Amino acid sequence: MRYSHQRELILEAVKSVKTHPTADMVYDSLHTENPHLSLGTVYRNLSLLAQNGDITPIYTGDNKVHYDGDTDPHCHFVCKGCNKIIDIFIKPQIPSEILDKEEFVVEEGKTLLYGYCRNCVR
Amino acid sequence: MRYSHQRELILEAVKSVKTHPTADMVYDSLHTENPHLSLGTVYRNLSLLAQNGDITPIYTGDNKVHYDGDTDPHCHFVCKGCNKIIDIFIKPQIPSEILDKEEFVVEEGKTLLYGYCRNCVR
DNA sequence: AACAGTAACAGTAATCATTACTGTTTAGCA
DNA sequence: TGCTAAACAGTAATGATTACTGTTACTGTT
Repeated sequence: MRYSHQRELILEAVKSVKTHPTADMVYDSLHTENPHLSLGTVYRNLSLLAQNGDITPIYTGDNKVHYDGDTDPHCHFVCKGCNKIIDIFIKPQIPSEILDKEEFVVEEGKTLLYGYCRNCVR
Repeated sequence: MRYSHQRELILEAVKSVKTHPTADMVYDSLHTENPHLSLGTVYRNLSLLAQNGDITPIYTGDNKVHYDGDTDPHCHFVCKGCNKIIDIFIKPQIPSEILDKEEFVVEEGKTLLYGYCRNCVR
């Protein structure tokens, strides 16, 4: 992959926050300082970076792809109240039963926990 | 929720298969026999049924919502080759560390395993 | 059994995230 | 310094999902 300043910016934007931003959150965060950055470029590069293993996509069901700059395997907690995604630094469990069988080659596991954060339970 | 024939059909369509269909797969499967069934009705009812706990949505990252008629908590294996979703009848692990803390109320856990099925590894 | 009220419907238009296209710029190598 | 393909900006198109509108049909009440 050839170097590009835009990709650098986008990678840094994802890595520097703990908010698991979507494409347009990244775009918004960069656009004021970089008025010529295009939304299409953000989408393309997030997708490339994810493919390359530099960031991790998260699919929570809100119909938007979120990205995590921390690629170390861990779980995520999704608050049904405020929709925040919070890192839970525990490795997703890949059941040994499935690893023992020869039916599948498992490359990664993603675990999402849904519920309410302290601010949203009442 | 008031009774409706269409909802009955849609629920049955999801429950009777192991394929984890999307809205338009459900629509296709019902449309020939029920020419007046509308795609909007399928979307609305899948969403209502999921809200009601009668079916479970699955977000794999393919930009379509899949539904599982089996609401007993279990993991899913997603083949990156053929995109099939396969049931793994093991309860998703909710790390006890997070349950012990008082920061979150966890209601459910979803675990997706990504890899290749026997037909797709070579 | 007809009536009223409202949930659900069919059909279609609108929305919104994402992807594709087009002409231009630029990294990186000869 | 010039060449070539990758990457870009800007914009149009796509595709899944949701919203809207006028109509139909459950269900409780006379």
